[in-house]
Amino acid sequence: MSKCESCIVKEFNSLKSLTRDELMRVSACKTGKLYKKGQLIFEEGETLNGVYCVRSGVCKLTKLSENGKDQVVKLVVKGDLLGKRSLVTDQKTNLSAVALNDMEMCFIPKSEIMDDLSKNPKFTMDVLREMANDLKDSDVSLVNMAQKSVKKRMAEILMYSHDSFGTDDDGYLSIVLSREDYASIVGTATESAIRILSQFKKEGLISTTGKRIKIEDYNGLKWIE
Amino acid sequence: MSKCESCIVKEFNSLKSLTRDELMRVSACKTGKLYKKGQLIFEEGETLNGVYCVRSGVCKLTKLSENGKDQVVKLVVKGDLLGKRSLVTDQKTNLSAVALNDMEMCFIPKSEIMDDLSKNPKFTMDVLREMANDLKDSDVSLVNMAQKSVKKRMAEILMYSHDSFGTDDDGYLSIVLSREDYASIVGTATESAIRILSQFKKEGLISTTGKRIKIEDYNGLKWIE
DNA sequence: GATAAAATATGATATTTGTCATGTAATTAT
DNA sequence: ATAATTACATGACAAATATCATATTTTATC
Repeated sequence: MSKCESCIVKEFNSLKSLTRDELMRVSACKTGKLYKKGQLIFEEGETLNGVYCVRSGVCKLTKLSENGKDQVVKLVVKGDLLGKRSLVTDQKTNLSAVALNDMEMCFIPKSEIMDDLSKNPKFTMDVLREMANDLKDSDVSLVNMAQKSVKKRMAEILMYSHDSFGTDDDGYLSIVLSREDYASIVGTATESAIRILSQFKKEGLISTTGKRIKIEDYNGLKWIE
Repeated sequence: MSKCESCIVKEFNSLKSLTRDELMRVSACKTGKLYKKGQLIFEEGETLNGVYCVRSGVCKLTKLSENGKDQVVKLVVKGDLLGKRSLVTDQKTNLSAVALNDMEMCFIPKSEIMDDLSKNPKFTMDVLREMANDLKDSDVSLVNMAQKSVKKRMAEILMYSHDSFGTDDDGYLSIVLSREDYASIVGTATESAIRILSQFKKEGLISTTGKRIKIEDYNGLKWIE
């Protein structure tokens, strides 16, 4: 398994602020984990005792609503640290994590990294900064959810997927989500999500093959209200 | 002005983790600020160079949506630290803060507190913990916004106001908000907010005198779907 | 490859929410 | 005190979204 010291992925998160020595220690105690598409990584209410560093793949963080539906709160991607909250509190996790495609992650036990958190101010500040950014993103999501139409949110998640994860050789979005996932991200009924995607198709904004989606008119999506 | 060392308010936030010496230094450089109901504390896009410690009163944090409406993202109350993000990043603030009633706050310049953040791990961890909790709250808000009806969200904000800020001698909610504020918290049109409150009134769940609201049937509100 | 199961699609309809118009009550300014 | 402004209220209607029913297609399983 790759060593943290020489791992490129850490450059995307606060682990980059650890010293070489700290990284070597982390590297020695981390465990590599593979998750397959659809696999549960952890579930709301579990106790997490460490963080995951995402080497590849994408997962969704969901929260169960009182009405029984899962709501996607955030997508976690390559380079992200998953489970930061567990470092800071002993509370059970408030979210579930499910892999959206095959994932490689490194799991770093909390015990091993807590010392660094209190002794390496650069690292701490970096974690703080990450959380502050998460908080900012969260604010944006809330406003989107409260003020934008389902159609617009759907257009935006398509563009987001395109921008963040790109397309395969045929131009289809690399991340393949079920209609149910789209509904859960956008915060609507599955049928509504399906209907809107169908409509986008009719309007020539996207095309689909099975569940794979290709954006045909990115600019058109921008104009959706 | 009250000294931080002996100020009870700090017990509600991470300032409690500062040492006596640190607190005295903070106390020496802080400035007391008064804001009147409706007054702007800071605006989206401004640069904040410090944090506010709320001694009394409540303010709303809002974000301007693309459609031109303000969305309330969070209510900040006595004991909260306002502007934590400014400690961590140099970015401009992504939210506006407006007093909902008369407020007393202490402003602590960033420069004065940054040292503590890097040298007092207990303080840092506390700030981290606060942010983690903010993030958790934020997730809950997002799910509520995405999955609950406007009516339910309205019922919940009324109960929240009751539970967090209590009532005056006549049983009316202590925090008096305009219908527009309610709309902006709940994420709906002002007319819809008015309509729902009217309906609650007809159903005997609340009563109103001017803009003051009294909860008549707390349990009934709980059952709103 | 046939069959079962799950996901996608779509119609019909109900419900929720938004928008525009207009009126009334409450505040504020003069 | 009166006029002017702002907040609140409500009707009428339109638009967005949810729900239920039922095909159809895709995927998984043996």
